[in-house]
Amino acid sequence: MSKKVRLRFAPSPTGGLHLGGVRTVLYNYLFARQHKGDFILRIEDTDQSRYVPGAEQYILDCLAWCGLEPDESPFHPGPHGPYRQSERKAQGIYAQYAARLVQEGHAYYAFDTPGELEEMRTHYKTPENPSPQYNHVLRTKMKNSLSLPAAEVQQLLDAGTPHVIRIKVMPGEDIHFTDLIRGEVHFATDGVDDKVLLKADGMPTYHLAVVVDDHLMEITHAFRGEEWLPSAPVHILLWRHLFGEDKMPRWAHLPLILKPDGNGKLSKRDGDRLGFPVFAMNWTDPATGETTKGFREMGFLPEAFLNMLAMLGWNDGTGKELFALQDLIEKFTLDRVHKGGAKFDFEKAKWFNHEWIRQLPVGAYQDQVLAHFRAAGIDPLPGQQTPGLATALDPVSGLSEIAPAITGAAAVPAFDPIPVTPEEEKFQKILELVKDRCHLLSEFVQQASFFFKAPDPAVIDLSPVRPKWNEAKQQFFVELIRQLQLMKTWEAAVLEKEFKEMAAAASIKPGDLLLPLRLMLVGGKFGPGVFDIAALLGPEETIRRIKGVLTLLQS
RNA sequence: GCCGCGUUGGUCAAUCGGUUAAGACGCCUCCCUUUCACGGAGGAAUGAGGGGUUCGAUUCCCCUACGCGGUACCA
Repeated sequence: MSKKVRLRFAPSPTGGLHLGGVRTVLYNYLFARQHKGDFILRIEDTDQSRYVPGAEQYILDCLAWCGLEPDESPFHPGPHGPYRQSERKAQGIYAQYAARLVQEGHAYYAFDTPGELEEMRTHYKTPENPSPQYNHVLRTKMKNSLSLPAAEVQQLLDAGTPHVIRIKVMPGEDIHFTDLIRGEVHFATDGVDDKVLLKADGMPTYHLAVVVDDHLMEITHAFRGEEWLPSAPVHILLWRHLFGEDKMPRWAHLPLILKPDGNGKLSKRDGDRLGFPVFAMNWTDPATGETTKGFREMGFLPEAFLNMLAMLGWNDGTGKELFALQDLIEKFTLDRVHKGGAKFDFEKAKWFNHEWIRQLPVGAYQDQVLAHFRAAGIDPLPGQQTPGLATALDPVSGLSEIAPAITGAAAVPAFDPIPVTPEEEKFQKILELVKDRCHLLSEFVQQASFFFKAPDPAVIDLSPVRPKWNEAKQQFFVELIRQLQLMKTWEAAVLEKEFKEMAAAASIKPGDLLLPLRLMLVGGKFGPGVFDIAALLGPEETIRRIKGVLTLLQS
């Protein structure tokens, strides 16, 4: 019987959550769920100088929005706590392992000050070797327990001299491991430097902490970004010395997400520069007060965001692109993860969102759309605090019920929102009517605001109809108003029939009248079918809008 | 510089030695729609270069080029 699968996402709380980070979470999560394992969130806050207040909660919020909730985290502790490395450090967890490594000759004390290290780097820097490493050759020239006499070392220690503990890497060895994505990867220890394990302030570095914590938390699989690959040999050595290489989790180094233009990994700056989000949700830097826009606030559905991220580096081999989280949990395999980095394409991201907007029932996202309307100063549901349909969709259970619509899976009971007020019902009908032309939730505002706020006749561009306007058309609309006032049933089909019959009677091509009507009701050349619009607008408002523009055209 | 990892159309990518080298996004044309979309039908566009191995390489190996990552008491 093999051990229970356990994975962890270990971010440092230093700022907004990058979409690459979310993808790492996603792959962690998918693998954990697929194997009925655990997904853990561990906060790597060992660098107090980079600690940003609020970042931790923000990460949690992002995961909650995405529906990738950890089984164990600082906020929902399990049996392997604490889940913050600063707290683990306070318990003395790391120091003991560092001390053991020193005792057993796998690590040593180093007393070099930051200044001395700087001096060493500039001193040994050459054109051929621009960044000298603190390694097996240079350590003999530095101030450490390997180069100094034992008595002096003891003296320094007794005096409380600030020092770090560094791993002692022995040259001449080949270190290798099997990466779940890349296969065999080799490193010569000659090129591996003596990384600091325990800092002068007693905090572990990532290298020590990741190994100790992965062991203590019984992590079986460790997925992380490709930027970690070069430090893998240090981690392997640590595992070997501390807990045994055979106990080491299986590693998978994920490809990077690259900027759309040029090369290099995608950064927040690229998003600012090119006009798209990079963080999952809005992030406000507490130091500068500057807010960086997130995918959520930009109008993305979490389902689409995740779907898009999943496909950035993975596919199931069939050409299928639309996946709900539940599908991904079932289909995801590491051997189908790409090795090369992928350039982020915002257009494709919007396409995913568009697909999800179209396939999901509007009840699934009407709250978010409502928020966009209100942010734009339009309130489709005045006085309504919380929409009755507020349905917190759980992407696993909730979404799986919707999934068939979009993924073509076998039919299961569909998500069935029940409107509680007539206003809400109307709101939903409107969203339903325009969803096909929205790539972002925020676009519902542009596409449907005219339903809630009549266009000002004075600012409508009438140039498309004005040149061809004549008395016959004028009369048609006067008559149309009269007929509309007599309508018994106010439905799109009925309205259209009436309209066309009147046009025929007046010997005017319906096409010549449709655009004017559209301009009257919508205020622009866009939107769903005019009669659908009129139907939802209702008789009074429809007539009012026609009249408003008609007087203008007459003049 | 050194170490590591990569490299199929503009982008995401399939192919696990033999294909007319899929599909998607985007772009272009046409149809549908007397709006804008959706939808439908087409189109342009790809194996970095050089050596091998093989009857046969996009696929396997080597070299080169290029890109990226790392080279911190940051993660």
